[in-house]
Amino acid sequence: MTRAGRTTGGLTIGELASRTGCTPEAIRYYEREGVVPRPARAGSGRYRQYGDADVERLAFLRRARELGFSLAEVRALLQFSDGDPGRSCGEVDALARAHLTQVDAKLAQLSALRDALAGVTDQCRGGVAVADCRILGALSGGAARRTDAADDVNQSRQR
Amino acid sequence: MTRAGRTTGGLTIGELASRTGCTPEAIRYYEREGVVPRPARAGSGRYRQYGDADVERLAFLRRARELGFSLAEVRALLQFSDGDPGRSCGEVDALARAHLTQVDAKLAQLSALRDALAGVTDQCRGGVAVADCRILGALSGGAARRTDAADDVNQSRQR
DNA sequence: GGTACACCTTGTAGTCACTACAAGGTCAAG
DNA sequence: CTTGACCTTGTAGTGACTACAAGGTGTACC
Repeated sequence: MTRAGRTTGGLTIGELASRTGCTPEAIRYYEREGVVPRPARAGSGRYRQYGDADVERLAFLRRARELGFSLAEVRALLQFSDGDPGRSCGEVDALARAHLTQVDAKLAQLSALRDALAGVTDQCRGGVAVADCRILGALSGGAARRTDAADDVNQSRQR
Repeated sequence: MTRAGRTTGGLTIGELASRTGCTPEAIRYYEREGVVPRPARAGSGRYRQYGDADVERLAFLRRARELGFSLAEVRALLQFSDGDPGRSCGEVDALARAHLTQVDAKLAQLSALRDALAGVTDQCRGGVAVADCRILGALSGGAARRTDAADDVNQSRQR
């Protein structure tokens, strides 16, 4: 058998990772955070052992994260689907709709930002001395309004 | 005299904060990071004492941050305008253009995200049982493609 | 002059969703 | 039995702050 058979039929964390597009570190992090359950450990050794349910749960988690849900929101979503399957999905709907509203707001801010930046770079033709640079000028002297709306759009440049 | 006169003509950190839309903690953080200079301390006491140049610098910083520049980029921008005012603004222009490219990419990703989310919430009419919820279903079974492009858009929900 | 109180000081820890690394253990193959 | 890929736990770092603790300072009012 190749790789996948190593631990009596289960997947190792690395195999799960490559099937779901996560890193093993991220999966262990999700486990610490209680978003995915602690798996059984393989027979003789101490390796984590995963099955198809874990692949599905992690794929769900990744997809929800790609849609911009926070880990806390994903946890909530997963609790809904873990719980009584007869319950109404109204809360799920509310969560998704609230999230859509946020995304729409952020989209508007980001597009305003784009226009401001484009306007600013258009003014600079590159050979000018710094003292006369329009970018620096636009940033220095622009309308100083500080809206709450402008608050949330910046944070998008990690990693 | 009211508040602003407390320290022989200068502003306290709190006054600077309210004039620029920052918190005093954030200003002290910028100082630690070397993005704004260490100010003089007021006469008898140890309070930080700010002037108009500080208000301007901080306003510049806030505006650049609102346009999505990282603190490191703002530092670079400020170094350009601190330095020889006869230098060409080509580097400033390059920085702003690179940033505009990033913003455009992010805008495209976010708008794709919006459409996906809207499609997903449209399918849920709210009264359905969780077992049949389309949102959960869409998240569980959707196309499992994992693009690098989808990677960067999530990070936008701190604070 | 005393005291109340708002604001300041430094320092440390927490946030979010990870990533990176160190030091060592385990597994299968050759 | 060795090689080497992968696993284990634990800790620290990222960015741009925020939150809090414990104490100091400045001013206004009585």
